[in-house]
Amino acid sequence: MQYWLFKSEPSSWSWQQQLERGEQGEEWDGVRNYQARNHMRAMAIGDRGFFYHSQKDKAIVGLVEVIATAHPDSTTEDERWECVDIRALASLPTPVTLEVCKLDPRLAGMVLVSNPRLSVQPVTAEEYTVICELGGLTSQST
DNA sequence: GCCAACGTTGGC
DNA sequence: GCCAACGTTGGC
Repeated sequence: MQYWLFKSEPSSWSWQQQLERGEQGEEWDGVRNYQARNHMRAMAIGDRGFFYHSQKDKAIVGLVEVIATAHPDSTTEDERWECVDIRALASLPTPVTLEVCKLDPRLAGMVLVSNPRLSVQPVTAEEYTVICELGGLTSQST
């Protein structure tokens, strides 16, 4: 099992919208960056990820699960771009802000901190555990 | 709203 | 294949 982070502007696709999609989830389409696409190609069904709101919130707000491996992005004819499907698993009772990630020495090495522009990022198992703890997720919900 | 950082494009 | 120019992103 690998862990990831999906970054989105709430104005284009918000956690609320993701929650409303429920079990059927949603394509993580629109990615036009090779690094981000390569991360999606590396994903397996059942991988967990965080949902991050950029701009106003600047916080990790939800937990998601990969439910479909990389397939062509339906929003473009360009064969280079692929995406996975994800579904919402749980909201974080306490959103973990970018500021908190920067300040916590266990999270200071996150890609979110070193390269905030990358839209799909890998998260280490340790970072995953720390964020779940800070976010107030119980072990049964993760 | 600004600007730094980064990725992509295109001319050479 | 290099690199300057440009566009976009996202934190501040």
